Amino acid sequence: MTILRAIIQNYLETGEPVGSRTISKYTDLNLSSATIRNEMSDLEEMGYIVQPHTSAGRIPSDKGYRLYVDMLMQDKQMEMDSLKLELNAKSEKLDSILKEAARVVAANTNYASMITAPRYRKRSIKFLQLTQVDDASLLAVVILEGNIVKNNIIHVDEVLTAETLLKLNLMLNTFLQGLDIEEINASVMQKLRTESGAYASLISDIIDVIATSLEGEEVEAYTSGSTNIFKYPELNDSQKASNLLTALEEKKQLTELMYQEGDSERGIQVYIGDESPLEATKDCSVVTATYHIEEGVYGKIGIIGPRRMDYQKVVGTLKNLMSELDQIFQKGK
Amino acid sequence: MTILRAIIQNYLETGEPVGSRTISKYTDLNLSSATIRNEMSDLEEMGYIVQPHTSAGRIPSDKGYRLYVDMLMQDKQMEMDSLKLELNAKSEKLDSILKEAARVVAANTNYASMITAPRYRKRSIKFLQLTQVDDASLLAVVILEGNIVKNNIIHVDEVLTAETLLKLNLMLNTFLQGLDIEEINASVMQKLRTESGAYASLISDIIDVIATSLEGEEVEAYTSGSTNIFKYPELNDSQKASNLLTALEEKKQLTELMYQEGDSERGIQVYIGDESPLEATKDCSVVTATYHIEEGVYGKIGIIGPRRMDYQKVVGTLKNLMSELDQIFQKGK
DNA sequence: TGTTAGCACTCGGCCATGCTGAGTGCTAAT
DNA sequence: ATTAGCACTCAGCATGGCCGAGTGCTAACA
Repeated sequence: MTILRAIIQNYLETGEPVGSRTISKYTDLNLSSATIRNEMSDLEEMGYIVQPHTSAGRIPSDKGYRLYVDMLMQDKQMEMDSLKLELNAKSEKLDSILKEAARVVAANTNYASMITAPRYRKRSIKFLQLTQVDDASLLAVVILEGNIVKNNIIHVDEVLTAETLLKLNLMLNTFLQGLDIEEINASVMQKLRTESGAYASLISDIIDVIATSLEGEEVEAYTSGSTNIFKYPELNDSQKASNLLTALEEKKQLTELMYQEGDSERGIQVYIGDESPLEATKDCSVVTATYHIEEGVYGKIGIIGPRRMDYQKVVGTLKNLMSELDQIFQKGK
Repeated sequence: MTILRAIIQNYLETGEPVGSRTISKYTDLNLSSATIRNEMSDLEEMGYIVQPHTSAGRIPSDKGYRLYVDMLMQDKQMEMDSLKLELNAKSEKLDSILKEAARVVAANTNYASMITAPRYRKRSIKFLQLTQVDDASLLAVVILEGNIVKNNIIHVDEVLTAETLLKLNLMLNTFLQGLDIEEINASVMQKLRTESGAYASLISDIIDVIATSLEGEEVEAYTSGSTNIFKYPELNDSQKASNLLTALEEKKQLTELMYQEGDSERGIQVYIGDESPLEATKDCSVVTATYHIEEGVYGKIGIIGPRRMDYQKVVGTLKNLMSELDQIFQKGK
């Protein structure tokens, strides 16, 4: 078993098929290449390693990698080299934190990274305000739990008096505060409308705009370091690179992968090669992790790299980042 | 001269060096390949075309392209196939308009595109508002000319009364409305501070946050279709592709290119190969255009593709988009 | 029974070689 | 001024031979 480990580790470093002689010299256990060959033969039969062609060294199969990362995962402790997010402490704009996180991870690992913003739908409205900007436009600001700010300009036909505005604001807040977007259903709307009297249609407009602005963009996601994939010859084939980069640009598929069933847990998920349901990442490994902003509100971060990824480092980095992020968001509350 | 045109046009289509026989058959003017050869020889001497190696066809040199696009540009009229931005008319968030514009252009031309948001520094403040969100945080909303909304959470130690808030808001608006970020100098600050009395330090904080939030991110930029470059074999070399994509990801350099001296005009700028000061685009052509939001406030959009770009189409598309954008922003006023 | 040495075998990668076809330049004829 | 013809060049491709890394197997050994 230590031989499998040795093979994998060597392959991770070099990226080239590893032969029996290399192992026999490289490791401490004094075994001749012939012995190694026998062992390798066994390992191949068990499906942990593969020969790209007769008379080349062996490379780990997906199954081999899987065994390896499983072993890694239950290792007592990973060294965590600290990484500090360099953020201007004062302003806490969610998107810049996320962008920075993606950037740091990509720079640290030399792989591509992608981070998704938490879903909005589950967040309750904390505060809501309309302001008259000029004759034709209202500004609607919505603050969600977690201090996420969304804003929108709404065009109106008539100028509202300060008094009306005050009344509308009060009403909107009374009715909507504490609700999340899914809870604003027909009955709430109905109440609001009857309550608002003459301004019913305006209210409808407003709710509409708010709803689309919250719901609209699906999950936002940021990528970084996507050009890192050129550093790995096995992905440097233009066909593969193109597919991968397209996936990273589109983001949609990857987002879906991350929000797969059953992993809303804190756990770190590893998809090796074909284990991923995504066509584009068949030649890659994807490692995803979850960060939490509060109960039920979480986002994902993923690292995409070659199969022969430095899993140890990646998992370490992610764990690290998770605690870093959790801390930031804790403070923000 | 019509021969040069023929050569270039053929090369634009095929991407392969074009030989004398091809031209002789392809065009209407009935000339044998030998004649073409003589002409080509002349053209080469004049520096408009180049042989990649002895006994291959000719390809246009940068100088040749330059001549070609110059001819194009003074052509009476380009056919503009209309392209409609699909935008939800109600919400007019600048960034989604820009993203959509980049997307449409990339999809229409099959090249990579990048669009920059207009610079903020020149925009004057239209409206400004502080709101208490919870015990520890204030929300600062700034609306700039052109209905660009920026917001920031500011942490405070004490809870402000509604009255104080009202006073602060009034004061901030009186002093800052109509100014752009560069006009908020020491003397204005000084006045504000003395005026505000006990809240001087809070005011400083607020101005600080506003300033950094406006100034902070430099110029925002969005890219789209960067993976289109894989469609052109001459850029499909991993070295070049990597450089280009990195440039597109970083955006910074490209932004600088776009904001080069002397082209704040409406004009469309074309950089062919080495004409560009950017190392990364030495193998490409870059076409940039300017859109206007109002006097002195403008952004740029650029298309990056291979030297053998369909200049006609690109320029047409850009012109089209420009008028489209101008219209949208006109309406928004 | 596990380990080792030795040997024949396999096969990708590399290099030299040769061929082909597209394309040129030049010259002589129209 | 245009054209036909011809010799020449050269990238691209296929072929074939060689090398070396690596394997599998067998026989010897502890």
